[in-house]
Amino acid sequence: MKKQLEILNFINQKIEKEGYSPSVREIASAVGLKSTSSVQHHINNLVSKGLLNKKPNISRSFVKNSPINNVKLVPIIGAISAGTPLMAEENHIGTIPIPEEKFNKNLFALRVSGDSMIDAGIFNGDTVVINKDIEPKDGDIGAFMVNENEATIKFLDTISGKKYLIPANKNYENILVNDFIQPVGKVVSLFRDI
Amino acid sequence: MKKQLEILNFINQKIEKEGYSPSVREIASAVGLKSTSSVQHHINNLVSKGLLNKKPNISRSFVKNSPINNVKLVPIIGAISAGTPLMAEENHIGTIPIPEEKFNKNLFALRVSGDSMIDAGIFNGDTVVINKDIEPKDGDIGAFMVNENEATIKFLDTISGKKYLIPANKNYENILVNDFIQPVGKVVSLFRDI
DNA sequence: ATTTAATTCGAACATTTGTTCTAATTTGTG
DNA sequence: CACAAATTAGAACAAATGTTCGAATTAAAT
Repeated sequence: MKKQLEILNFINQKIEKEGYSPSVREIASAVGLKSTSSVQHHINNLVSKGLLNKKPNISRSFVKNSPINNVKLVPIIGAISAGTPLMAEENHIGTIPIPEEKFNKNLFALRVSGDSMIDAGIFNGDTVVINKDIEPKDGDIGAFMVNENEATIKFLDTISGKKYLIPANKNYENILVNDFIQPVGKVVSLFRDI
Repeated sequence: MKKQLEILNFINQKIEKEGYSPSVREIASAVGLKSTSSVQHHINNLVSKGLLNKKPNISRSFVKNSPINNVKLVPIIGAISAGTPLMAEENHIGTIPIPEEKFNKNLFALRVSGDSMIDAGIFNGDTVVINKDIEPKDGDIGAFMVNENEATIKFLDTISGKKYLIPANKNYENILVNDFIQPVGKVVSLFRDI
């Protein structure tokens, strides 16, 4: 049972690292089995369990069985149950998917410059991800072209019947939305390196 | 010359779709060549040009020549040069890599609960990535176990010779570091869904 | 201890597969 | 057209590879 996991891990690791599948014999020597048929036995089990994907009679045809492809998953630790170590499985409330659907063609990212949104927790140097398909509504944080060459991140809201771009910083003034200000999209996500 | 591209495309397509490399003969029939040596000829050219990666004498060892694997790249728009459209190539100052080195085993993520760090732009519900290999130094934001079951994100600093966990919120008190408070790692990155 | 099941081994076999060589064919060029 | 270069074909070979079978060994259960 432990060998199966060992094999599964080696296969995924090999694909991850080298870019292609291992052969049965490479698996054997990697996990310390002297017979290819021993490996075959475990492979058959893994395949019938649905844990491994492989085409019969085709060499190096293992398919990486990651839940999502092209996405790296990092465990998220949430509420820590009493007495368990921090990294224990039970404390994993999920993963950071950087989900595939986030990275489609309607998104792009904007490096934030300036401190006009610090009260919203958006700092100079942060990177915000913008969905071009969502036009910011009142209360949303959006990206706007304020002139031909300059984009800005602001709250959008209506005050006395007029649309304003509203900074999250008392030192900045609201900006009345005129015809030259065009919405780019809604801010959906934020990244910061600390 | 056109056949080379055809072969290259088929290889990448096959890896993308099936999850593993094609064999030389599969390539031959896919691009309409009757001899494996014809394929071989083109493969050799592609490899020597650096357009294709393959291990000699190893079957199905073509490697998808994507710029970076397992990482989705989103363009980052920076300073927008005059007169160019927002998404123009020239305005891309980089990409959000979600770089591979970020996602190794010494990292994990923590869902932030509470508002003790709002002045540092870390909000309730944010997700911070922690590097377990970096012990937070004075001035760093770190994750700390304040008791057996509870982790917290705070600044670390020395005041009058004593170590404190310092919130970024006037409504919270500094916490004197005692033997029961253990550093977990340094906060290196932050994600927020908006 | 005895039996049963699970795991591993060793060997062998049939394909699959990468590679090489030479000849035929096509394409490009003057 | 004539010649050279590039491309393709065909065949053949050695190595790599997936698979199967029965026996041996180990682990688990009764």
